[in-house]
Amino acid sequence: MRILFMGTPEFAVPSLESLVAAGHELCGAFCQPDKPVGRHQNQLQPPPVKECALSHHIPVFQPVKLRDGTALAQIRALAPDLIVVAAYGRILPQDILDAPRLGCINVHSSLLPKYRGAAPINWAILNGDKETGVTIMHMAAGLDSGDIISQEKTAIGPDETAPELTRRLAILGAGLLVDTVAALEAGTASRTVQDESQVTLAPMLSKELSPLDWTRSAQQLHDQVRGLTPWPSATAQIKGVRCKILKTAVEDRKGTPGVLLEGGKNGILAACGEGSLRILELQPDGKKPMTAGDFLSGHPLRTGEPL
RNA sequence: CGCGGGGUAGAGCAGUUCGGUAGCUCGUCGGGCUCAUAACCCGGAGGUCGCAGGUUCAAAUCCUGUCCCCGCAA
Repeated sequence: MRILFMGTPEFAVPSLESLVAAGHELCGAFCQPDKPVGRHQNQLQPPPVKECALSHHIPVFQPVKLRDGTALAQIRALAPDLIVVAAYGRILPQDILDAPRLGCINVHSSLLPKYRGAAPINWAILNGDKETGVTIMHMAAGLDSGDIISQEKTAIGPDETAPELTRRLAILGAGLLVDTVAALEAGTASRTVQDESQVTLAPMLSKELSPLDWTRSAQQLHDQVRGLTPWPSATAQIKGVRCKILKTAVEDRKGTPGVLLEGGKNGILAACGEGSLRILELQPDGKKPMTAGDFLSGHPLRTGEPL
């Protein structure tokens, strides 16, 4: 099948690779423009999908605007049978959705209708979900509202972080995508309307989600740490130093929320509203990531003191 | 030239204001105590203080330049 691919970050790469491997004709790849990166904004970084596409000699398009007609004209010139979208990061206007013969399908990293929106993987972890998955759907005008073609579930590991889960779902989604495209081609694909009563949203993350509140349960804080990795990260003040909290473990010792139960080589054990959280790795402001034990070497903390 | 923190022993930090013996916790090595230990006690090794110049009797510390790391912002 002649396919136009649209995607930007690492998550989309396995999907593109799989389509190529499955023998489809990739007539083009759309992705977001190269973004400035680095502390002084003087370097441009190409998105992962661009590099992948170029390595397969697929023409790359990085329009700044989708609604000024040039994108539509380019797409019509490419004449794809199908557009496959995976984390492109842009809303497609209706005229583009209508352009390909078979329409547009999207790889979404949640079990729709749960977690429509930009950060479904993070929110599944933040909410302590035990299971998530990927969905392939037809694209409609609304936000992730199109009819579902196929889904595949997977369990979320108790210590799995957002990037780890993202990697797994990317691969899961890529496999499901190839199967789904085959079904579409064969005319055997099903089509299920989303149950609007079950819709939940997964909005973009922000730094307001970062601070750890020690009155919450240790499990909730652990979920917060895993779900906000690597950005915006969970943060806490320890000895007056703002730290990103990178790796934690849940334990069941009790104490006044926010005080140190135990500190040493094995980390910083802090009492929570329910249970206790062992901080294993952290990153103080302006410093490199380090173990909690290393941090304590330079910032002595006494048992029973508040962090 | 977007804002800011930082480079001192293997790790994490103090010391820089006001120049004058290189310091703390941990690790490491040796010894001791102990049924035993990641515990405790004693002792030791380990650092051209990021780099290059300058000022000075004397520089981790003051001046100039330069490289590197990180947070914010994007």
